[in-house]
Formats: sequence, structure tokens, C-alpha cells
Amino acid sequence: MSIKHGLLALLQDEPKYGYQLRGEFEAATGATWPLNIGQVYTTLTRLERDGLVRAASSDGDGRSTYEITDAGRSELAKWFATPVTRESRPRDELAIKLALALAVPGVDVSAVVQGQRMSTMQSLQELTRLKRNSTEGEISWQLVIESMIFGAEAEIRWLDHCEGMLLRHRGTPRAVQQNKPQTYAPDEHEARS
Amino acid sequence: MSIKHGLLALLQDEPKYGYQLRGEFEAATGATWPLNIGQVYTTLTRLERDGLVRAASSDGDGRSTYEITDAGRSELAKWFATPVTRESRPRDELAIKLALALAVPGVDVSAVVQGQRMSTMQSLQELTRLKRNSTEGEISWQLVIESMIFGAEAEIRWLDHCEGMLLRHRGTPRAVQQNKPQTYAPDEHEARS
DNA sequence: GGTGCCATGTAACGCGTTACATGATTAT
DNA sequence: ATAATCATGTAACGCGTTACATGGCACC
Repeated sequence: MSIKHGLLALLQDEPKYGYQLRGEFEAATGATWPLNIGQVYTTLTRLERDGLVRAASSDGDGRSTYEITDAGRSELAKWFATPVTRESRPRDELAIKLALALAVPGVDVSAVVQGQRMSTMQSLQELTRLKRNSTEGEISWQLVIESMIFGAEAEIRWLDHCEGMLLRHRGTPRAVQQNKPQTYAPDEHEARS
Repeated sequence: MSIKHGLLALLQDEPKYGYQLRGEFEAATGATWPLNIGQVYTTLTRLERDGLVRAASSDGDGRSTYEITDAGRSELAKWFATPVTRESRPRDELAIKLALALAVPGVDVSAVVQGQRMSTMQSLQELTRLKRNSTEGEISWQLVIESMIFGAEAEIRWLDHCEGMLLRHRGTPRAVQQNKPQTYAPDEHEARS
């Protein structure tokens, strides 16, 4: 839903065409997540299908532009007014990975944590380098970079916290198996040894 | 790719069936992201299509189980060994929202930040409550909760940082629009006269 | 006359998600 | 009996993503 509303936001002012939208989107987010041009058109098509934009008259150079509709404006207002909740976010793959590495036997959890920590540290360095090299005035994508920096720092702190937990927990590896047998397993006569 | 590999990880030990997989997945992640049972079957079907699992003989009670294949084991090992990179993550909707709120005129950025901060603070409280009420032994989903806590704290710090940036940046507003009376003020519709 | 970028699309895929259909078993 | 849960699926949708096709224009 990010791209959809992002394009909608860029159309708020005036009608724009495909390449223009991609350019302004990447200018705002700093090309952090490069936006494929094909996706701009598919998204515009779907937005038109949903009545949030409509094809506007060409801009005089043969480029076909889209403009936002009233329904689009109200949808956009709703987007800005509604906070991003934890539930609306996609599953955190890293959290799931570590949780399952702990839940199933035979996985070297420490190695996973170490490898992740290394990788995150490296991207943190890259991000700070990017931030340093960013010029004044590009405020919006400076904030995007800092968002990722804050996230990476939190991730490293969390990984360290996980390692501490691991050390404190030597001796009770299989923490999660069969703690709620009756919810999904009506009987227990499997009797594995 | 989280669910796909998550189920694969749960099958690493022994063949399991649908409901059992959902139960153990939610036990490991703490039902933080509830997993629809239908999705377990669709994911299993796709895993079988890709040769990562195969249908195993029923477990004696008529429940059809799936078991991991060699290709699945290698895929699973690759998953655990490969860190989650910034690029592999989905776009951060909040960062995009704020970046675009800054990039296009006529959006009350402060209101967006304030609303988000309020919401994040609230889920942070809820998360700490969850953490306090979690029993010993549920270590894996305690870590999941803490992952979200760390993320929420970082988000609040980032929002505060954004507000500071906004204050420091009064003077280059470019938010003035001349003849568009119907803006989508996040305040109240119909409030203007 | 190529090379490369601008520009607009279309087709198809993958994953996550939901809604629905169908039984069997259990509980009240 | 009937409501609820267990259990297994299927069909379809939405969004993001990629690959591909097509054409115009500029530049050297």
C-alpha cells in the first residue's frame, strides 16, 4: 500500500506522467528503494480501476498524465491521518527466523545471531556514510536514511540482547515444544521417545 | 518468504500436519502475527510444488502430514545462514509516508508525526504489558516481543528527531498553495468556511 | 547508424491473504 | 440437536515485482 498511496500523494498537486512520478518518488525517498518504472504503470492502472485517479489530458508533449480524483483525495487524507500500526506491518522476517531457530532443535542460534549482527553493522556503516555525503536541502530522504539508521541500531541492540538471553539460557534449549497440546492436538498417544 | 521458511523449519524434525504447524508456529512467535490456517495449506502446496516438502504417509489418525525433502533442508540451511539485509526488507510505509508528506505541499507533517507518535507509544505500552505478563520458558516469543519493543522505541526516537528537523527547518516551507481551497486537512473535514 | 535514455505499456509470477466448501469429531 | 472446533482443502484477490515489447528522441 506504500507505492499506491505514494503516487497518490505526488498527484495531489497537479497531473503528472509515469516517469515524472518515478523521478519524484525516488527524489523524495532517496532512491533507497528503487522503484521500477513498470510498477508505476501497473499501480496507476489499478488506481484508475479503483477510481482514485483518472487519465488527464496529455501535457502537450504527448505524455499521458494522470490526475487525482475526489475519491483519491479522500483516500489520501485517510492515509495521512491513519497511523501505521504494528498489526498493519508485514511480518518481521528476522524475528521469525530467530524465534524458529530457537524453537526447533539443531540450529546454531548463535551463528545466526552473529551473522546477522555482522551484516547489520555493515549496512549501518554504509548508511552513516550515505548520511554524511547527503547535501543540505534533501531533507526528506535524509529522514528516510535516519529512519533506517535508527532501525539498524535497534536491531543490533536487540541482537545483543538475544545473545545475552542465549547465554543465560544454556540448558533449556527446547523451550517451546508442546506447551499447548490440547489446542491443536486432541490426543497425545504418539509417545515419541 | 517468512511463512514459507518458517513452516520448513518446523518440519525439519519430523513430518507434521496443517493444524499442528499453525499451532507450533504461533507458539514460537507468540501469536503476534496470527497465521490463518488456510495459508498453511496454500503454502504447503507451493512448497510441495517447489520440491521442498513432500506428502508423507498419514500419521495413523487420518491426518495427512508433510515432510521436508533434501532440497528443503538445503533451502532451510541457506535461510538460516543468510542474514536479512536492508534491501530484502519490504518498504517502510511510515518512512515513505513522512517523506512524501514533506515532499508535497499542503500536508500537515506535524499532525502526521504527532498522530503516529501517539499510536506508537500506545502499542509500546501494550507490548511492555505483554512482556510483563509472559511466563518464564516462552523464551522465543519473549524475544519476538522484545524485537517489537526495540523497534517501537527506535521509531519514537526517530519521530522526535523528525520533529526537531521540522522545527529547525521553518523558513523553507514551500507549503503555500494559492488557489486550491479544498485541501485534505487531517483535522476535520468540512471545518473550513 | 548505432547506443542509450525517455516513455508507455502488457503479461505473468510469487507471496500473503481471505472467503468459502466440506467433513469429522467433540461438547453442551 | 446443534454448536463449536478440528481438519483439509480450493478459488480468488491484491499488491509488489520482473521481464518483455514497442516506439520516439538525442547524441556522437
